[in-house]
Amino acid sequence: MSDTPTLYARFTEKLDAVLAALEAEGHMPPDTPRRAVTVEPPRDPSHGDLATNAAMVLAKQAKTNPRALAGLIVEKLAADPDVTSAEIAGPGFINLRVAREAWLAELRAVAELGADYGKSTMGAGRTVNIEYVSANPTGPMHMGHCRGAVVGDALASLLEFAGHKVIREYYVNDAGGQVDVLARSVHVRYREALGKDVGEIPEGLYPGDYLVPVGEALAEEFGDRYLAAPESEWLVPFRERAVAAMLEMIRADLALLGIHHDLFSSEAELQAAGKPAEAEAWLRERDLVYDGMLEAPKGKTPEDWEPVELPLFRSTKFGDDQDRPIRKSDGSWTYFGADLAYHYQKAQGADALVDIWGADHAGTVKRIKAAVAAMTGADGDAVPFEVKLVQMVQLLRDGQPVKMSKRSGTFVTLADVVREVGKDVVRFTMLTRKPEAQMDFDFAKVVEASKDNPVFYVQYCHARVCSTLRKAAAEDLAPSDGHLELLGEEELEMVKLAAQFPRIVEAAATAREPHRIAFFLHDLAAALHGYWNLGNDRPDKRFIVVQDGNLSRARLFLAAQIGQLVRNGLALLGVEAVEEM
RNA sequence: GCGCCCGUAGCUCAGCUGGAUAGAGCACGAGACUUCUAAUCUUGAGGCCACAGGUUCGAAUCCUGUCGGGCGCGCCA
Repeated sequence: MSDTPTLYARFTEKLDAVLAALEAEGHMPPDTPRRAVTVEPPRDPSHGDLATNAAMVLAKQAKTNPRALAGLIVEKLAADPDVTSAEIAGPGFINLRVAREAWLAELRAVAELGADYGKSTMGAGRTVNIEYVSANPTGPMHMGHCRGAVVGDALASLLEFAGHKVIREYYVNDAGGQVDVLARSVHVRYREALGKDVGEIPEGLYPGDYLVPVGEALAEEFGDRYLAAPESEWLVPFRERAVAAMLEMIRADLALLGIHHDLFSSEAELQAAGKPAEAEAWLRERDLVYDGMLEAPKGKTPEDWEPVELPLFRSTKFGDDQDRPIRKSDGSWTYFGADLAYHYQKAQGADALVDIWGADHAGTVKRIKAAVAAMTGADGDAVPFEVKLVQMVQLLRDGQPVKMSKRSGTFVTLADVVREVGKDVVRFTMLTRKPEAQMDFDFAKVVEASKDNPVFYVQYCHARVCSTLRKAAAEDLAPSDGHLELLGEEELEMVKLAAQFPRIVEAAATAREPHRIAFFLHDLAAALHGYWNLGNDRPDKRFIVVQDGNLSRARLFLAAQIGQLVRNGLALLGVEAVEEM
């Protein structure tokens, strides 16, 4: 992004230039691939500020040994004014120490770039479509949807920050049997609204109270017109209105979490437009769909199993375990048959696709990946497509599991949880674990205001910076980069950590792992709190040292930039950076 | 039976797509508080990275198998 490349990017360029020079001098063959070359902070800070594995990775291609190659690289790097020392260590690591001035310049870059510090051009403006949530429009959002929603949303922000154009998409499953069930459930509420005694909600229908107002609205709209009418007359209009009402509710629930999709794509519209049929024809032409028998499921063969001939997609050709039906025996589309066409549609509007799914759908990943490979791979390169699975969240209250049962309607809604613990807590907590690991969500722990709670810890860091700046302002001290040379080693350590933000962003975006931002923020907060605590015993290490204005202003400048960084990181996670707590 | 995910300190988890002596918090042990910035701080101990092989300069990380936990497996969505 920047006209001001950040420190890590700059050193990567320097190293690249050195390697190019070595190629030109004949030490390495031309166009030696350098993909595996990294520039990163060494694990042990005593080794230096930056380390590169270049010599070890490239030694084989240079037909020499790592240490010899390292010698050549070091010779050139040592000439750089930003490098104060370059040493070969161990099997061929190159450890660099970076000039103080270069770190201080990085601190100025944070100030200069502000909210843009950490942005990357990595995505090169490529469009990524990220589909997340896509909960069935049959009721309010519950906690089962929450993690995917937050992870997907944070990932979308992250990819945007990393230079992609992002489409946030929600696939509305408004065409299957479940929405018919919804329509029937709503019909019961409709009769109820007209004063009929409906008794218990029949087994198999949705019992939730949230359908009561929908029934009332229908009664208002249609009067008693459909009271005794056959289902065929009211099913379609009831379904339409019920789905619309559910979507409105879902949007409101998502808004509570600060989530707003760019696009809601309707499965029913997709089908009405004939997209699945087009896909089928296209696939049949290439013999990727054929009429065949489905094998009985392995393991537990059901008694009522009857082999039928169905149109099957050859997903086995692309790594699936079984060919998959795209239509049911009554001719209507299976979920997969429509989903296949849907993904093709998404692929036409994007350079890459990402789906965020709950782990309970893991079993269908192979078939949809097969479908995308088949449909986008035919004419050139397949569109890159990843399915990220988020694992289950177990809700706990004081260590005891919270029971949820769909049948009895006692599920914990997302709205309830957000109301109880707040948006920021929900979002941050969902991002403090890698998505593919199961997690617990304990109501007692997530609202705790102590340093054991990462949400609090990070937000408090920002609040602390703000309160320090407020206090300084009261004493007529404003942050200034006029005398940054007064900053000591402890302060410089914080700068070094802060300078990693841009590369953390890129790594997190590449890996599609927004939780890395959360962990980085926790580390950064720990550094600031640690420095703060230093001031307890050593008043000369406080941000505000009354006797020394220049030093205070330099430290305040540092504090302000740490605050800026926390804001940038929290913005990616969709968590508010509060100014006081 | 099959597929996917997970297995790292007593507990909850990181580990930067293969790097150097595997980290943090909690809990545990020992110290510190006449508020100056204690919504605590310093410090110590704690590990066969589930297990067994393999790949290579080098593995917690990649591959194979075993064990353990979770999720799923019909034309459902």
